[in-house]
Amino acid sequence: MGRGKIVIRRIDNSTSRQVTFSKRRNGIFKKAKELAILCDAEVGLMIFSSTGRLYEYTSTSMKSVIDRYGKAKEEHQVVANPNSELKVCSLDKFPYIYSQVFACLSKRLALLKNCLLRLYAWHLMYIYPTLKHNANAECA
Amino acid sequence: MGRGKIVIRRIDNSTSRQVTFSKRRNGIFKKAKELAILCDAEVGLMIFSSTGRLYEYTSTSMKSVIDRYGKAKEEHQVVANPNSELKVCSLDKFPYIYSQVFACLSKRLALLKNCLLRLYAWHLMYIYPTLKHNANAECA
DNA sequence: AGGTCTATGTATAATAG
DNA sequence: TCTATTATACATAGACC
Repeated sequence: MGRGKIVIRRIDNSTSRQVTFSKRRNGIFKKAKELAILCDAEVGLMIFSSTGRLYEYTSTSMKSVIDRYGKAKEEHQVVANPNSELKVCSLDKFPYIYSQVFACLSKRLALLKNCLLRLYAWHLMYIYPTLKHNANAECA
Repeated sequence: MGRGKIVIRRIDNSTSRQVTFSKRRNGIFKKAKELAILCDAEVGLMIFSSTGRLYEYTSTSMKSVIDRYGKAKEEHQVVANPNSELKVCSLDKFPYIYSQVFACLSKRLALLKNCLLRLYAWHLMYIYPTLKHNANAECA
């Protein structure tokens, strides 16, 4: 779509690669906007240039898009069961489910903390008074 | 770009909205691929149709793109300090930094667990034998 | 709901400033 | 580098299967 036909392969010349990047980036952002409006779609687009700079477009918010993406993916994946024994190995593959696993870990952490505190309190109340020697537990 | 010019507003007729969605979705995916190849860019594109279905394209992997997005954003944001006192309030705004907070929580959980186990072991070894009455701690 | 056709609108490669 | 121009290639609206 221009004066000459081009083949789709990496543009070697960095200057024209940069120029083409600017033009096509604008083009694809426009297309993304149009798609979102015309078709009532939620769109999230992230682009990293070859120089590493981030360009983004989203019809709503990237948080919303990424969260929704994670949710949509979970439906097709076996997700770490929040009630199972800390099975978080699938995280490597699906970082977008962090939100759920975070909630799970957070809960477990709270439970463990609570448990530890109760044990410690109980210890202070019932055990410590009966002890004459120092407990060298490092936990505070 | 077709037989007639159109204005960019939501297409009311759901059938033609669906048809336009299919066509333009293919179009934007093609553009995204071309951009990635021509300009050596990393691209991630997520689209949810008005019926809620997910369509995605990425030149690498969505995990990579989302992680990189999170990292790029963090540079411009104050992130929960992993060493601070469980300060995860910023998560609501930036879900893409879950990976870091997860690592942090994971570490804390492991520490707490270890602490709890040591305390429990110490308890079993030094305290339990000296107790004649039952400890009604609910933790296992 | 997907594929084909084709006239026409758009995007953009090449070029110049 | 950035901006403007323009000839061309491409995308797609509308139509019909």
